[in-house]
Amino acid sequence: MLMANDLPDARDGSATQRAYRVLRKMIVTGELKPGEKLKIDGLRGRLDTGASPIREALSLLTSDNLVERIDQRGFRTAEISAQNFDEILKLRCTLEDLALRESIAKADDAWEEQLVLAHHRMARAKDGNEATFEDLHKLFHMALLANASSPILLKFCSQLYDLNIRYRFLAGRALNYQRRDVSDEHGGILAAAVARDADAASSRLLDHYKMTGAFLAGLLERNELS
Amino acid sequence: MLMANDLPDARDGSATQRAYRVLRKMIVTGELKPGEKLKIDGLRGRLDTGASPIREALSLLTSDNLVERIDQRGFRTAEISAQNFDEILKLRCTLEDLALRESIAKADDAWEEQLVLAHHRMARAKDGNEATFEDLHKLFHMALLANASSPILLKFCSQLYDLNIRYRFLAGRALNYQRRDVSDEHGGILAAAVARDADAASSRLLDHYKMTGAFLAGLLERNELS
DNA sequence: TACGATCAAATTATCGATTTTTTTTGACCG
DNA sequence: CGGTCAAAAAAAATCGATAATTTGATCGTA
Repeated sequence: MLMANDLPDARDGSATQRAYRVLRKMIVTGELKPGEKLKIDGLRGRLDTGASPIREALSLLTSDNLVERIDQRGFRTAEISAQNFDEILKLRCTLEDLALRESIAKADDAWEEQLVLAHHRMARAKDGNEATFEDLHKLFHMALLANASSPILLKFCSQLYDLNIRYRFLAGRALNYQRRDVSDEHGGILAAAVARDADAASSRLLDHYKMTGAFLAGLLERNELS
Repeated sequence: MLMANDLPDARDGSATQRAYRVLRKMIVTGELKPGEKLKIDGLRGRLDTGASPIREALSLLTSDNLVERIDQRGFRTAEISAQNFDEILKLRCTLEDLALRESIAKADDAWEEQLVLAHHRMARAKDGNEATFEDLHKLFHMALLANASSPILLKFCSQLYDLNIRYRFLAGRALNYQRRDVSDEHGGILAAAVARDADAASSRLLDHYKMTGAFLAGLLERNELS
């Protein structure tokens, strides 16, 4: 069963959904800086909605650990720190290893096809639209894990992905993501997964994370983040 | 540093906080049944607040996986199933093992004292107030893990604890929790933790979970849940 | 100068009313 | 009968206004 690569449009869904998507992107991409106070009134202007949808969107973002809620004192974006990054990296390695192995253990044709497709879409988008590449990149990584019949685990992985990618955006130009041939790494992971080789897939995936992680951790230690 | 065992009072905090605590307890204890529709208006009467705090509380509960939000169609409590329970149990074993080992690895006097204290409070409450025992029980289990300097991991564990305990409440009288001497098991875990024996502590903790888990899983398979 | 109290401005939290969306009902037609 | 459609009812989402709370500035006092 082929599915549309449904990246939601900016006007889909309720006002809350829209606010949620926009705010999340703004936080993940660093448009809203770590620790920044999120004043409802200010955001109302930028997002062109009332206070209620914004409040609700911020509540939802709280659960993603992207926003912190301080009772009676409003909302602010989550702080960043070297420890926090380290924690995210470690947890990701543990949980994605778990999920990937289960996913491969239950491998079937449908999953494999979805995976190949996700990879193709990501590869194709690489040269083109910079913004959607990141979305497709996430879809590829989640497609790897998708066959693990463990919704809670997948949700955790998805959250950790977003928390991690935020650091990559914050590193911005400092992180020469293109220098390393990430494309090859993705290809290697895909190949191992399709070959049902859980050990190879897992070690390649984890190396993929640790490589970027080590670089980012270095930046963080030296406080070179914007 | 001794801390008060601060179980929040029913009138502490904002209306949202109150609604959040009350609703969570109602869901965890099964007063609100799995899959039940949560109509804002209906809850307004029961909780004696406006719609806004309730909406916001429900949004927060969504992130705890206790409430499901369906866009434009309101909220309902999370469904239960044998798979879901199985998933929770497995994830709990993995994550608490991780957290407990890190907690013990970094063991210090302050942590040890907090732990002993949490155990004592739980043990003392056992005969008395049934309602607060569960709260203290959770505090003890979280105290075991608390020394792992990994807030995200601890948050995951806390969430999974609540999801799990919900099943125990739903099993209600069917689960003869008192039959097994849980008190001994807690004592054993505490002793191993205080002795800094990570292997023993972890295996005792996981057995503690698996024991209850196996029984509950049996009930679920046979659909004997209320 | 440092400290604490007090008041005004800013901001958040909450409420009640309105708008939008979904669900239900019941009449009508094949 | 069974299914479709439209109107009515119910419920959710959103808005604008009000109440409660925090923050920041000012002033008097030791």
